Amino acid sequence: MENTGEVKVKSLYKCLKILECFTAKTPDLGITEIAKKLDLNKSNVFNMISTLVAAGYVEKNPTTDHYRLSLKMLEFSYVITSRIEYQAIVMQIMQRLSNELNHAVLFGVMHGTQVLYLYNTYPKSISNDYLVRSLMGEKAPLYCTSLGKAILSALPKEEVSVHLDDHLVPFTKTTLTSVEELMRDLKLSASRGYSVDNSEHEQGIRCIGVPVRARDGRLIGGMCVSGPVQHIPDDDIERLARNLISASFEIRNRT
Amino acid sequence: MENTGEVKVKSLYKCLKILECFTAKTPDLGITEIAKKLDLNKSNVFNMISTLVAAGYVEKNPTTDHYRLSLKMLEFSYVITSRIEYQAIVMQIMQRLSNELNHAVLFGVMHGTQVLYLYNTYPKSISNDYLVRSLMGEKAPLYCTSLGKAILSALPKEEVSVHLDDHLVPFTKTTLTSVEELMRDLKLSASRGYSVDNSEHEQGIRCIGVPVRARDGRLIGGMCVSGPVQHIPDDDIERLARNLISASFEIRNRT
DNA sequence: TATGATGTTCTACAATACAGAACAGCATGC
DNA sequence: GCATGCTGTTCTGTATTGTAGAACATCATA
Repeated sequence: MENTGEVKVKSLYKCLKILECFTAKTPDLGITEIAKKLDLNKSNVFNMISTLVAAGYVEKNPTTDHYRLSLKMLEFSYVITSRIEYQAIVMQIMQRLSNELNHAVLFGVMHGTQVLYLYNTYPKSISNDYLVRSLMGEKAPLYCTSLGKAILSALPKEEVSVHLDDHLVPFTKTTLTSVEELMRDLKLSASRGYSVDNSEHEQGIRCIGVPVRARDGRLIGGMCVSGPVQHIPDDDIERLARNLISASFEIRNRT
Repeated sequence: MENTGEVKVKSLYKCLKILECFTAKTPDLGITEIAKKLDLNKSNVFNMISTLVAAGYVEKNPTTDHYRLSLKMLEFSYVITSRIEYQAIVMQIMQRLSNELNHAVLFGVMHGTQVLYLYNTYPKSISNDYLVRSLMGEKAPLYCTSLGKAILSALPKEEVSVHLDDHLVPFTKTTLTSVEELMRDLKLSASRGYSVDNSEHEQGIRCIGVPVRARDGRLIGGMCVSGPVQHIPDDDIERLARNLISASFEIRNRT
């Protein structure tokens, strides 16, 4: 007798859909805007938003006069991250790796067909090539990121397709858009122990990723170094990958 | 005609209260447990939780068979943090400060009577004195943290009381529990430009904090170094404070 | 086998969410 | 200056739907 997760309170479900309208690209929304997007009644949306404002999770942006998620929402983040296993070990090793390799390092987990980024670290001397920011909660497709491909390459072949979007949208010229290409790439990644994203998601950004496991062998996520192509030349990939692999191994040993 | 933020959808408000039951200290909850805590009907809570599960924001912890917030909730974090001003500048300077001073550095903002921590950085060589973790979304009272007191010390005197809890609960022996003591401390902090938390919140942890402003003079938060008392001896406070103050000044200049 | 926890299902009734209309405020246009 | 079209906001009657309570399932422990 397991909770199947049915939608039993429709108004609540609606409200969650309203909250999902707020994205990094569209963080400021008006009532009518939301109502149109979700095909809901204006007053319906207004009542929901008013309640969210009353509870402190949504606020009015005084400059645009639109609504946005407020900082209170971040309180949930800490509840979640504070219970994630191995956080201290992973972050410590990531920070060391950042400093040793002089690159940004990212850690993320599989989340449906996407990577959900959790932590990122920067090298001790941060150049202006990096936009320094927390990526916690950011998402990206599995199929076109080194982190995603590293995780996929560690899955049993029959499980991979479950985590692929129906259509492999090309973000750049080099995005792998056919399942055959991708599977070949995953096979290669699995055999050599690391994956490479050659500007497949963002033009000019190259990443090298590895799967991360716990001591018991369980896959707990993926880790990658990321940077502008000119800072990660072809002949450096092997070295970076070796460092990542040994860091991943160290995480495994210390969990 | 301003949205006053009335509770217009009671079921939604109830649900938010349910979500707030999940805390860092009690991240795993059962249906009955929540129902008791909020004095709600079991089936009522069940319906809410089921809906949250359906939407992906709550999941069952397979080991405890209780419910918990799921990683999907973190997606909101990125929506919020990606719109926070000056993130890149603040984090870059914090990371440098961490390395130079060899201490953890924290940044947070005022949030009612509490500090809401946003970013934290660690020194390049992380000793085992630190539990490395992201503090984003963590809260602490303003009155007994260096970060909080730094922010309070930068407020007009008449605004301070608005941001104080009714009762200044003592967390340790050194917690300032009278408003008079606190106001004296804030006056001192304002005059010298930095605040000190002498194990007032957590036993054995000492912090030194400064307010952080934008170019236009607007207070955007506070920043502190934090560490075990034995690593921050009395005769080092001045030096750390000077570095914090100049870092805060640099942030101001670069916004 | 009994007892007392838990989570889950079901149903009937009344509370309440919501659609639609109306209004307010503020632009823009002519 | 009046009209037009866009917002956000208020209000109300109705029927949708949230919810209480009872019943049941499951798993403990006594």
